Amino acid sequence: MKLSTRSRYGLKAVVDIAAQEGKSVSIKSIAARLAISENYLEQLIIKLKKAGILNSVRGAGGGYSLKLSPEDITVGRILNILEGSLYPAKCLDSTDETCGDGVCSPCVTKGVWEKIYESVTNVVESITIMDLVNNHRKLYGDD
Amino acid sequence: MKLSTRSRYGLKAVVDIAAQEGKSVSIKSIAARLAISENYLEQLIIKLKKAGILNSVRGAGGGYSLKLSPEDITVGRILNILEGSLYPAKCLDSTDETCGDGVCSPCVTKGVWEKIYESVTNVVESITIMDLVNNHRKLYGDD
DNA sequence: TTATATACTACTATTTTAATAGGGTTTGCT
DNA sequence: AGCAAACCCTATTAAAATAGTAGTATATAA
Repeated sequence: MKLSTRSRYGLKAVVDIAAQEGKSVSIKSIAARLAISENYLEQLIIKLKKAGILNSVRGAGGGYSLKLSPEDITVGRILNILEGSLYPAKCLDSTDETCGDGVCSPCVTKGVWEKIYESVTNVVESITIMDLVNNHRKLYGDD
Repeated sequence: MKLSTRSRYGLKAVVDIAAQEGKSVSIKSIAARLAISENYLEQLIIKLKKAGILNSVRGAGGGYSLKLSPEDITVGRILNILEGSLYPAKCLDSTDETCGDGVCSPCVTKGVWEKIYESVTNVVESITIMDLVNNHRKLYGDD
């Protein structure tokens, strides 16, 4: 029941980019601030770009910036992109009452997984990148 | 952000045992009903026994039964035993505001992980094994 | 004393995650 | 023009966690 480093690194990277307000931010500089591998970070950033969260500018002086306003991007959206889905069990992919594996149907525990999913979704959809940027500013200053 | 099969199999096994109301239930019979490996299930059951959830009776005719009333065992307790912890990020182990890896401190995203943890905990602590047994009875009958 | 069933330990296979590596393309700048 | 910065893309490997297998020892009811 752990989030992957993809989610953890990726969300921090988005906040890092958002905190620069429109400036192009290079992978190199993000990786340095977060102390993680540039190559690995790049894979996450590219996913976010393909999902429509980030803009990119190629060439010298280029980098990434937010494609949307930080208040319009929820944490949930980022986590879904990087995590695949926030389902706590894969049986939630199927719409019926079974577990999808044909074993227990109907399934006694499926309701539990659904409630977990709903509550997690509720939390992460209620927090925006703007909230985290404000957080960031309080902690690290305004510039 | 997935629960392991340990949790999924284990919780179903506990409900299965609880549904027999005090009778000793063998691993073999549980494994057959859940269509999973006996040896693998045994490892989960033993964890639950060591954690004080189950009683065991050895020898012919033996098996496992609940050590506590089903209404006194929450789903959260079972998941914690089998999953290790329900923290969505390992940084929640540390009590301060850092991520524990010394990289980002204070950490901008830690609050998000805390809120996820709290909401998940809230859900799973509010559901008892009794609730799931009732569920089970409705679906499969009373005997 | 035999069949059943728990108790325990070690090992192996599979899958997922994390990380690395390297070549290609675009663009600003001198 | 040419170089360096930086995105773009894919393949491979390493590490860790998960899932599953195997086998032996011990207890007990019949």
